[in-house]
Amino acid sequence: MIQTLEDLSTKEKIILAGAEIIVKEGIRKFTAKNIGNKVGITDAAIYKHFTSLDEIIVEIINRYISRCSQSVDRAISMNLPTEETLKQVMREHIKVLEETKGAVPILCFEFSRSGNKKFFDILHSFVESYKEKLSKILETGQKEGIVRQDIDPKETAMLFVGLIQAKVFAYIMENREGPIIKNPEELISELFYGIMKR
Amino acid sequence: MIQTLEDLSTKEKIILAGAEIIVKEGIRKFTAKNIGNKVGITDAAIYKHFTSLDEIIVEIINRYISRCSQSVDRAISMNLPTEETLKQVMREHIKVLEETKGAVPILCFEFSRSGNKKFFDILHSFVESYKEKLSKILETGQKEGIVRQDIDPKETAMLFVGLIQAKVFAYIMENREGPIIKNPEELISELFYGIMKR
DNA sequence: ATTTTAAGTTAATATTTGCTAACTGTAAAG
DNA sequence: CTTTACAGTTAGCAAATATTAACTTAAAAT
Repeated sequence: MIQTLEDLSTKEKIILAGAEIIVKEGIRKFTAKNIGNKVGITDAAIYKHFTSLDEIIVEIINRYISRCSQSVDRAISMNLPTEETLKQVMREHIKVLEETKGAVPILCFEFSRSGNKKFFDILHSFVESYKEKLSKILETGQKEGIVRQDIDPKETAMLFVGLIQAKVFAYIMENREGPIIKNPEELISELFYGIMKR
Repeated sequence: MIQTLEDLSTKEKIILAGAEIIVKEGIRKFTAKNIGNKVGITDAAIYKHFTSLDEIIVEIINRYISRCSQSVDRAISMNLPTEETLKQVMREHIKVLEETKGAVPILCFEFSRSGNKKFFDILHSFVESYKEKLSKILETGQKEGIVRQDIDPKETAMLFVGLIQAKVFAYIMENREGPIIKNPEELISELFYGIMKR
């Protein structure tokens, strides 16, 4: 049973427990029994809240993805200079990542290959819209002459999500606790100015 | 049945079929039946070559990971100037990635969370040794004054693997065919010099 | 006060899974 | 020519899985 979530509705608990299982233990452990155990109910009780396990997954994906999308919109709506907007997108993104404990990239990775068209479509359209928004900002930066002309805005947009993903990967592989990204500003600086001395 | 692998031994076919399933369809589809179907034998016949399905996974991980480690050693043994060595590591890594069709990062990601200690240990020690080797090169670069002093070599070493991983993610999410990394030198340039104009 | 509904239970279903056992054919070894 | 080992088969098992059905109970609605 998740202690911190005592007063939430069962449906909410199922979603959170399911996400935690996927993130920490992998898809193979995402079973009705395991979810039920974590929530403190039987496997059968889950079907009082969802018609199938797939429905839980769709809910989890939508949940986390909408937070992720919102973070880009929030950064844009702040009306900062282009360079600051780009940095703010990264900051917002890092914030969502920490709040969701690295679920977004893991979910994307896990379900993009699951063969389930519904999962893939949700994830695909999220990534496309994200890429669209971010590459527009990058293009503006190129017009303003602050972003390198020789980079592909769409490829670079994917680098933003990718870098985040890379950090989750390191976090898991190093079996760490605590924040996924120890030093957000260092990561942002590496992305913006590279690892070589200027 | 994998057409291009007709003349390989059954054991070899099983390993390749297994890897392909994990990469393209995810762990959930990694079953004796599915592997057998792909190879053209029954599920039971697999056990004439491996004692368990886990044994296949260990074999797959070792296979791909050793190629990955070798790529770093190869770059180091070329005795290039530091900056070129770093770039060469990335180039070698990209080469392995394309050859193995993105299997390495997917395997790392998939099995680092599988809860199986054996899988985790193999992956963990690979990542540690990789990080060790690469961060030493980065430290040399810092001493020579060509790499930024304010970056953490170990964190940055993980960025090298992570970036590769990120590209696999983009590849999957965009449902692309052909090479995973369209423009290796652009990626290397972004990592080394950042996305901002100098 | 009674009925209805929500949310849980246990029990049971069909399917799938990993794996074993017993059998078969073939090809090399003796 | 016989034997043995290999690589496959089919059949089957026990456990796990997703899901459903039938039942219980407590609270909300009437």
